[in-house]
Amino acid sequence: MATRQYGARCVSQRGVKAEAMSIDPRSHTPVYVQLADLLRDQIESGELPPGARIGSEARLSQEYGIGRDAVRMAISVLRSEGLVTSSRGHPTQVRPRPERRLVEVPSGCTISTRMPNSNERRQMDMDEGVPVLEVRYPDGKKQTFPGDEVELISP
Amino acid sequence: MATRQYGARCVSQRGVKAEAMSIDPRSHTPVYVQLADLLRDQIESGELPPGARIGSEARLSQEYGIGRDAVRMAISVLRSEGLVTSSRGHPTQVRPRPERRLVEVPSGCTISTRMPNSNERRQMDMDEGVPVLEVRYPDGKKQTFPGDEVELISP
DNA sequence: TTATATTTGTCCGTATGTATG
DNA sequence: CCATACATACGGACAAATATA
Repeated sequence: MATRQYGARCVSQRGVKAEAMSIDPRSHTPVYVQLADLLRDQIESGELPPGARIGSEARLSQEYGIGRDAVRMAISVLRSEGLVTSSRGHPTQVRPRPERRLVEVPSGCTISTRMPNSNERRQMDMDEGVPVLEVRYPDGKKQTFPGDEVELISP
Repeated sequence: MATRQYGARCVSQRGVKAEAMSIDPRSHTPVYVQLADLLRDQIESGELPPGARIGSEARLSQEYGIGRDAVRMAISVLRSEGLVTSSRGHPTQVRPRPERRLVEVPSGCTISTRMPNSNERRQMDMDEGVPVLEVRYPDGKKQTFPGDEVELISP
């Protein structure tokens, strides 16, 4: 009798906006991942432009018929991808992307990327969800750049 | 009288493992950040090697005398940094890092990094918290590489 | 193979702090 | 001062997926 145990909940969703229906609690994909995917699409398509508010947690929770935990985790995912910023007292907003400046790398460098830890983020004044570019020069020295402010160009 | 308002709680921590004492609920640093920092240190030092289980949420909650919420948030931070993997039914483990292969980029390319969306992650079979490297060639074509598998080298 | 235990996912409730309007 | 909104933090409960005996 494990089947259709969410049936009643689905029926109770009448009155919820059409877009809310695209979240399926029976899916194998966690609800919070589904909401993150939805919001990410709206951000990347420009439907939610930089600076726009994505809606309060309570509103999203009600609109999509999911719990507060799921909404918070979805927002946490988007923050960890650098797509939104949220802080105490502020509505969660689509993060404006800074212009990238060009940095020329010399010959024979290796270039890699990774996520910074919280110390590095503080030191470089970076938002959550922004990777770093790491350039290792032929002499062994390393240099680290914020990934949303820098674009490298090969010689 | 805001001082020592958690005094009683400290006394009540007798019986908790010594390492647990390194989490201070009175600190301005959130508890979940402190736990994330602790676990990150253990991962980066090799004390928790790739593939190792970091301990269940319930266990960490009990061991450090903090709530499950804080534990989950700490794990979420580490996941977004590409340090651990977790999913339903599986114990949370330290993410194994694959060997990086060298890819030579031609002259005049621009190289940038960003977080992939979930579609890209699925297509490239990438874990959460792993950025991508994006190479734009002089002819305008783009190529995207998983950031933990590829290291670029300038010509 | 089946059954049980473990672990993470999700929901809910409550409370306090911080920041904005 | 008050209302709103998010951040942090605790607690309980159950579901779903996997691990293990």
